[in-house]
Amino acid sequence: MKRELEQLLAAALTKLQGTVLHEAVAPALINVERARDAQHGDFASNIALRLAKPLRRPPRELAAAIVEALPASPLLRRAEVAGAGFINFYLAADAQTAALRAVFEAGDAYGRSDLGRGQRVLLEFVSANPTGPLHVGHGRQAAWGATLGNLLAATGHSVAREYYVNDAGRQADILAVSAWIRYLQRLGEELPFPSNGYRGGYVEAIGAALELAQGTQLRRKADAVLAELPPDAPAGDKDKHIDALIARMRALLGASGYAAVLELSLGTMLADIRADLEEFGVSFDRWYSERELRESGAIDRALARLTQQHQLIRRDGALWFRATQFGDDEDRVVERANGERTYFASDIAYHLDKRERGFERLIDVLGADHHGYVARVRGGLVAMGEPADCLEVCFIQFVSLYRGAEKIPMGKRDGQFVTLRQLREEVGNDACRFFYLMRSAEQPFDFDLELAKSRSNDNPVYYVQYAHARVASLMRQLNARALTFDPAVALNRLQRLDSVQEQAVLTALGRYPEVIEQCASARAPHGLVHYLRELANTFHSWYNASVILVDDAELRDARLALALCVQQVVRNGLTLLGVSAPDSM
RNA sequence: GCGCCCGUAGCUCAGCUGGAUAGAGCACCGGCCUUCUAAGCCGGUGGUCGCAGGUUCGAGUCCUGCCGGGCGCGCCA
Repeated sequence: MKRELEQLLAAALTKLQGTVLHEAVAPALINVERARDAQHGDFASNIALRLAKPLRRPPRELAAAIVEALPASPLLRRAEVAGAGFINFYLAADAQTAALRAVFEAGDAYGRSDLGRGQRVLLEFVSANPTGPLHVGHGRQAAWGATLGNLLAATGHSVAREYYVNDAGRQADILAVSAWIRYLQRLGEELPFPSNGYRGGYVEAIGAALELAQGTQLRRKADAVLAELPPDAPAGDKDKHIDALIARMRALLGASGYAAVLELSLGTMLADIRADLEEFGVSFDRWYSERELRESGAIDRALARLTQQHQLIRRDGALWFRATQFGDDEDRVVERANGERTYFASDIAYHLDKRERGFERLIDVLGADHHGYVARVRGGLVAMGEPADCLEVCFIQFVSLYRGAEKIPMGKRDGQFVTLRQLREEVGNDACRFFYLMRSAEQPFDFDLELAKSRSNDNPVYYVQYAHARVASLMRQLNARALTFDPAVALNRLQRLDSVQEQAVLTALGRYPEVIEQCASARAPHGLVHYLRELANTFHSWYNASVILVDDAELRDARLALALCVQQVVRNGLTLLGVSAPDSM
């Protein structure tokens, strides 16, 4: 509807060209918006206000000329000048009910568009290190990324969802050594746990699995493990200590023994993460292994490309990317003095690889603590000849858990954090996903467990789902009363929908495609949650104000058609959010 | 110290990329179930949009400077 009105407006402006207007108006200026206040009609445009200055004409006078020039349209009841120079549009009754026809026609596809024109988007999200289970912060990123992916797909983008697995490098080694120490402790070796190791209970579980798989084959004497290691914190340096411990483990177990521990540790964690996300309704097209990236030579190729562009320099024995040339605060190391590549080196190689696979737009969904990272990755892409604006980063602020007013402490190092799985088990997937998406991503989120669990009217999840269930219940009542409903017949009786509540529902239904486009392009899934609450609100108000299953068959048909459309749109919206739409509650 | 994000009703937050009289939920007060699910509806109380300037027909929204809160500034990942 919005589009159609913008076209009418454009036609009027073209008609005025040569008389009132000297030249064509830029299409970007031609804008029609939903009126915020019903007194201002259904849609409004501020075009005359925007043109007044360059044309040096009073806005109201321009607005009047534009209204005069508007072509006749069956959509439009009238258009009028208002306020400082706004043009208000009042839709014809047929245009209002057009939304219902569209919903019946499109069904599950109502709200979809080709806005994205098939643009290839690579959406990377979660990408948590497989060194522990997902926590509640990852859960927010998972819910947010999954819904953004749904929104982009619904608006005609070709979306690939990817999880980047950091299965190479030091963090993986630390996981392996942590598991091995737990394994040795199980077997009765007396040795301290490194202060920089992973302490969570899941590491002990891996230790136990290691014993099950390998028996005592990987057992080594505590003395041999600890001999001449640099001291751990607090007396010594915890980083030096654990690096030496990893080296010792490699020496004692040999390459194959070490690999066995590493594989089992990473495999266990990755399987846990995948299952967790799968149960949460979040799936990926590809799990991209950092190790495979390294072995494929992609990093060599990326570094070669940077060398070619003269963007790498050797300094203090290390190899640096000249990130400051591209707006970063400091230059960044890509290869350490000991010859090892940094995480950053594989990350720019990964992003280059995304581009080489043909993705026009790269969207990274990251935790807010990664914001310092953008400049160097974008810099890397630009240095390799890629356009700066192909990379888009969405930051998701942190999650705090509350039980009522009480904040739940979350320390990561001591393993005392609440996992996504625990959260899901406590409040359920539906409440989880809905709550995660209620707030904008830029807002730190306080997740109240009590509220999410409550089966009371305080809980906003039920409010939306209830609208869906109520319509299902109406249809059950219809059957129980041996009445019938035929959409083809009903669609000819829509003129009976004339109450203010019914008009409000019609308006809300017509808005849905605009909301989807807006939420997708603004990367703002929370807008969909807010819309669904509004739609549910207009429905519940109407439901309370009028009886739907009336004796008058024409009126009943019209009202049922409206109710079914609400149900369809609620279902479509909840599906994008990954929340179920129950038929009874 | 530098960089990113945030500051809107008692609380938690929206505010359609600069539009008309700033909205919702919770909380509080008062109403609505002999008919389709009361997990619902209707009405009311509640605001110096952190502060001070600036940009313009128009600023919660844009620019500058302060104040307050969160996060980040490794040859870690």
